[in-house]
Amino acid sequence: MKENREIAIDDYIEDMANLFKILGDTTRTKILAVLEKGELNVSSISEYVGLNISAISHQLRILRQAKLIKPRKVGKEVRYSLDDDHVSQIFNCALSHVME
Amino acid sequence: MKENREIAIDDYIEDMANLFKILGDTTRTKILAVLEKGELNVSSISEYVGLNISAISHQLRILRQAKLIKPRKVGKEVRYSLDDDHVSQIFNCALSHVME
DNA sequence: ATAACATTTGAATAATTGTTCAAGTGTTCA
DNA sequence: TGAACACTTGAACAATTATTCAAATGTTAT
Repeated sequence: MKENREIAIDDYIEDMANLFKILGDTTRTKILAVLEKGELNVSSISEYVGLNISAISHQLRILRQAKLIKPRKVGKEVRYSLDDDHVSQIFNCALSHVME
Repeated sequence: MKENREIAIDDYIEDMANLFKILGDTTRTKILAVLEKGELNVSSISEYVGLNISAISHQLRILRQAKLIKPRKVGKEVRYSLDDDHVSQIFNCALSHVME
């Protein structure tokens, strides 16, 4: 059992590092944190995070490509939400370490 | 309860992003993955990861400062091991997302 | 059609960072 | 004392990347 998990880690190290690289930016982390509370359009995210819409949009693309968030078009808005619950789980694990 | 967790996230976003930033490098991820199997000295880590000792040492310092690994002097060697089990937990969470 | 709004995109700049090389500690053993 | 070994450190270089600004796309309403 333990062996299997270790083999899996070896096979996916690169992918994991890429995931962490994406999470390892304050702007993106803030975006994910605010999306944990619910779906939001781009301007709202921009206000919450305190960065102009262009910068936010660039980061949203990265998060989208990593399948961490998903867009939903509503009129001329685009509303984003978390793509799955792995983000919340990872955040919790990280919190345990950071808060200690 | 949920509220408390969200407040905590907001307070620690910067720290979390910093933690992820550290995990978000292939070399460092490889080091942590190999240390999951047990304590190792610097040259062994260097061999496993396939990078020269100097580069490894630089990265070990970063991991040390983040309290992710701890050193133990044995003669003229320095052996490193994981500092706590949060790393394993975070790896597992990340694996779930990456393997899906 | 045109104007106004919401978001995306591309290019450019500035800053951060991983790796290498060379030199520097510190420890063991002859 | 001195050579050999294990590791650390600092400077330098190359590469990646976050942000800004300006222009472009697409949608709604007049």
